[in-house]
Amino acid sequence: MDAFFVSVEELFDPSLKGKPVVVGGRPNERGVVSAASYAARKFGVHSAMPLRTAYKLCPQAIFVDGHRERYVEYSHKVYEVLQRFSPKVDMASIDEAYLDLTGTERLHGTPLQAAHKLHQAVKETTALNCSIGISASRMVAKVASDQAKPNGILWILPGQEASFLAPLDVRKIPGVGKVTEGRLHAVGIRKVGDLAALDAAFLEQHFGKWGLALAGKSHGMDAGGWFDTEVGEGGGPKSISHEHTFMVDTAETAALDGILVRLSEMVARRLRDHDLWARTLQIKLRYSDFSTFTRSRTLDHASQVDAELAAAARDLFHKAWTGKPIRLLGVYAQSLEATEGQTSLIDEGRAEDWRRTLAAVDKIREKYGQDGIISLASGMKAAFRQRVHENPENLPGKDPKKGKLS
DNA sequence: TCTGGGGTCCTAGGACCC
DNA sequence: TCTGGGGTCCTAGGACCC
Repeated sequence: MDAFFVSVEELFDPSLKGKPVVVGGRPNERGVVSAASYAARKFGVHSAMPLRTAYKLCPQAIFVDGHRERYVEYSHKVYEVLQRFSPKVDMASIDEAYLDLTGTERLHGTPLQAAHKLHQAVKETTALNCSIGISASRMVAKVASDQAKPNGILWILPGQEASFLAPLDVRKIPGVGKVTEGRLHAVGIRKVGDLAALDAAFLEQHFGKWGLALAGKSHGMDAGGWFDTEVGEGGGPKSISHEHTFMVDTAETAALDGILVRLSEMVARRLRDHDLWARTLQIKLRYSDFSTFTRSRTLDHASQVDAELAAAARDLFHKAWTGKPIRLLGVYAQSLEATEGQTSLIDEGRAEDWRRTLAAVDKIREKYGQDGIISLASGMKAAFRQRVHENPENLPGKDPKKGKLS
């Protein structure tokens, strides 16, 4: 999708059209640009740039907050259109997808004809522009769609991959970022063609396994990594995480603990939504000087329970924290499993209690939003009251109106 | 310039096992 | 006395993507 977040915002506020627009937050906030309109890009503003920098470059830009729900909604709309063109669809991100058109010629014609139809269908159902790259390899299709922006279609014929890539900067290869680009420049490699001219063995010597993959990529092959998978092969999530950057760095234990609990609750909630259990819990902390540390622990059983994740998160944090002000905290669930795994018989009853209580908590959160429940403690009480309200039998031997909660 | 939040994949050392 | 080889799991860090 072209300038996806900005384009969606323009649908909700047409007065933004044609103007320099920055999505991501207020210009004085801690944060970065999520997306910039083409008018804003003319001033040098681009995504991932600090908002304060964007403001200095383009003070007349209109700064708007991001609305994730809107982007997800439109992403789904696009996905539905794509499914009409092929059963093999990969949403690679919220605004990027791969289609395998193999065997759809009788239905949609040549790849170019299919792309035109697809482009039109996306425009008709979403009123949004997209760009399309067509190729025999996923990686080249991606680069081609990049080169086709804005609002274009580019077909790289089989056999033309290397000559298409050759004049491009190495940075255009997906997976080559700032660091790799610097290392390549250091040995005189600037264009993809420079890479392609080198011996694969030389690249392997300098850059290891990654160098070998680079050699393949420079010739247009899906060499190694994610691009080497079939379209539509991806499974569920491999990790679920939430992190928070404080408006002002803080060393207040209560504030830090509060955020850790909140982040753990959000992670646990999403684990339950996906029916997943986490075997490993990780935290991240970042200090004022941006130094960043992670600490992780494998749990004795996989969990999706708020309190278990929060307890591990707080323990890891307090063992690692130097006491200096904190800029960012994060909680990450990893090694996700589809079942709870081993729990002791003694814990079984307790686990069942947790399951039922958390299901009730989730219901309340669905109704009143995440803020309907401020903390785990109040959440427990609310869930308990809900259960008593639904069926007074749940409060053994007590008058539901007077019953004390423990 | 002063650096978000959600992800994936890779590397590398050490523990541990056979 | 001076010590293998293969494998997996755990932990920490980092590059990269949108």
